[in-house]
Formats: sequence, C-alpha cells, structure tokens
Amino acid sequence: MRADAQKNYDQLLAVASVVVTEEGAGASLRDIARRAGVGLGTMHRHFPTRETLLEALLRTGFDGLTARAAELEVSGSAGDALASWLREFVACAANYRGVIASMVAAIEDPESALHASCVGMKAAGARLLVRAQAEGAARTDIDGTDLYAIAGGLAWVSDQPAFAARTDHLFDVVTSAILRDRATSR
Amino acid sequence: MRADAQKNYDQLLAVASVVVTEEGAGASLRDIARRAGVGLGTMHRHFPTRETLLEALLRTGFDGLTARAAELEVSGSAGDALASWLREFVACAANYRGVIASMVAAIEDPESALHASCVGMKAAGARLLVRAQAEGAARTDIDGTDLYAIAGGLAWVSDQPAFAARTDHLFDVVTSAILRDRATSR
DNA sequence: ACCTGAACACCGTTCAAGT
DNA sequence: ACCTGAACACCGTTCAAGT
Repeated sequence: MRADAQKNYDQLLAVASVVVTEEGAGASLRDIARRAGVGLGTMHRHFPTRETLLEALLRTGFDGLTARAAELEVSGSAGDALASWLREFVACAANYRGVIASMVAAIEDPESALHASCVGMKAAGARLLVRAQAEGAARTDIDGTDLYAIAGGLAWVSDQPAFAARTDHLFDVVTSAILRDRATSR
Repeated sequence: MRADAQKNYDQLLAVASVVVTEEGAGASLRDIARRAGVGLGTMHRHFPTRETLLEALLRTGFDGLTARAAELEVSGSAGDALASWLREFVACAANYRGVIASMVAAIEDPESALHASCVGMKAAGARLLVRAQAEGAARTDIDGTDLYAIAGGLAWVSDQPAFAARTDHLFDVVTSAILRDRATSR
C-alpha cells in the first residue's frame, strides 16, 4: 500500500473506533470520513461495506477469542472453560453497540466480511460445548448453533441500556440452563 | 375525528401493517405514506413518531396479552401459566420484525408511545413470576426486569433468520433455567 | 380542521475529474 | 495509484400554502 493510502487507512480506523464506540455499529460512515479528514471515495475504497469496517474494528477481539479458545480447550474443567469463553465472547461484542446483529447475520451470509471470523467463533464455541457434553458438564440436547444463538441473545440483552447493569446475573441464569452443577460463576 | 381524517388514519394503519410485516419496524414512513396515498404531513399528524405507529399496530396484540395474563393468573399451574404467557409474548413480538428493540427501550422512556403498554406487559409477567416463585415452580433469584430481559432476548433471537427455526427449542432451553421440574413444554 | 408537498438536513453509493 | 467531492436517490421532519 502506498504511504498516503496507509495513513488514510490507519486514520479511518482510529476515528471509526471512537465514533462506533460512541454511536454504535450504525454510525454514519460519512461522519467517520469527515472526522478522519478523508474524502467519501477513500472511505469506500478502504471499507467498501459497513461489515468490512466492523471486521477491522473487531479483528483484535476476534484473534483474542480464537487464542483463548485454544487455551481453554485443554484446560482443567470443560464446564468452566465453556462458561469463561462465552463470557469473553459477550464482552467482546459489547465493545461496539449493535455489532452483535451483524455477527449473527454473518453466519448465514458468505458475502459478509464478518463471515469467516464469525463462523470461526461459532466453531470454537461448539468445540468447547462438545467437550463439556462429553464430560457430562453440559446438557446434550443443544448444538453449536443453539449455543451461538444463546451467546448472541445474551450479547443483545447486554447491549440494551435497560438491562446492561444485569449482564452478569443474566449470564449466570442462562448458563445454568446449559451447564450442570456449577456455582455462580463470578 | 372528521370523516376524511378517519379514512386516512385507517388507510395508513392498514398499509403500515403490510409494509412493517414485509420490511420490519424500521420501514420507511415516507414509503408507507406514499403507498397509502397520503401526504407526508398527514402521516406525521396521525403518527408523530415511529413508536406511535408501532403502538397502534401492536395494540391488538397487547390487549390480547393483557387479557391472557388475567386468565393465567388464576389458572391451575403457576409454572405452566408463566411459560404459556412468555411464549405468547415472544409470538406477539415476532409479528413485526425488529419491534422488540423498541419494546425494550420503551420501558425506560416515559416519552415513548409504547411505554405504558410495555410497562404493563412487564408487570403482567412479573405477577406470573411471583406466583410461580411462591409455589416453588420458579427460581427465586430473578425479578420482573430479569424476566423481561429474558423474554426480550428470546424474542430477539427468534427475529434473526439464522435462528428463527429453533425458536421453540431455545425457548425450552432458556425457560428450563427459570422453571423447575417441567417436561419440554410443547 | 385537515391535507399537501416543497424545503431542509441528513444518509450511503457512484463516478468523473484531478494529482 | 490514489484521492476528492459533486451528483444521485434515498431518509425523517417541518411548515407555508391550500381546501
């Protein structure tokens, strides 16, 4: 990438991080370009769709979740591993308001820039679920898609101002439906 | 209301029902006015905010839920009553895609046209919860707000095309976290 | 009383013109 | 190669002018 293009890209991403944190995943792309001091066309070349931008913003979090899943897959308690990873998944989505809807829709849309990452997240969760089920720590009548739905639902609830303060409690209530014989997890 | 005003109101509501069913709660109000053969100003006088329109669309469902709650409050099993009502709440929200976000936000916004209805729904759910808790059919560490959050989360998950087909299963999984000693409910 | 539609300030996307 | 910004087709809201 040419030096000026790289500078614009970095600047757009930095500004987008601030604006999307402030206003959520539906923030005005025009406004981001404006505040980054960049033309509208430049915005669209670097990030042709909103998903492309969200993917870049979530990149670090996605990589962290992937690494964390790899660790947890060989950790002591399969039940605790699943609960820990789910909690981090929800926390990651909570970084940018409204992003969970895109993360859920991306699963079924191979065209989405978020597709690969989200399919990966779903698969990582599914592996932790299978291990927990094999050890008798998780109920066996749910699959990876159910788990992703539950994680998405929890993330969405946490996104709502009316419920944000009860994220931890609701997490415990809902995970108790999946995991057996656990104390409150925090 | 003058006869022509009444006709415009009815026409707007009929068209809105179709358009919001097709495109969800974020449908273009301009488009609704256009398809109703009505000026933009008329649209805004009858329905000054999007919430006003949604409230009118959901009116029937809200009234049905209120009546159903009254019945269920004196029905045989407190646990079954809560589960039945929750299921109907989720089904009601599912009539119009995306409406659950407004129904959740309205709880904390007294200015919203949906406020009174949604506070009423929340209170009805809370009454059924309290009765179930008193009979030992529901866990006692959740309150009416937790229940509304869980109902909202389920409604949101059902709204996502990726998960819509598993609504019933996810409902059973999540309600099992709240209710004790119940068989799969459908 | 009630209705209409132009005007305004936004939005995302495209693309001709510049460097 | 890369950037800019006008042009286009939308959006919700307001309000002067009509009946």
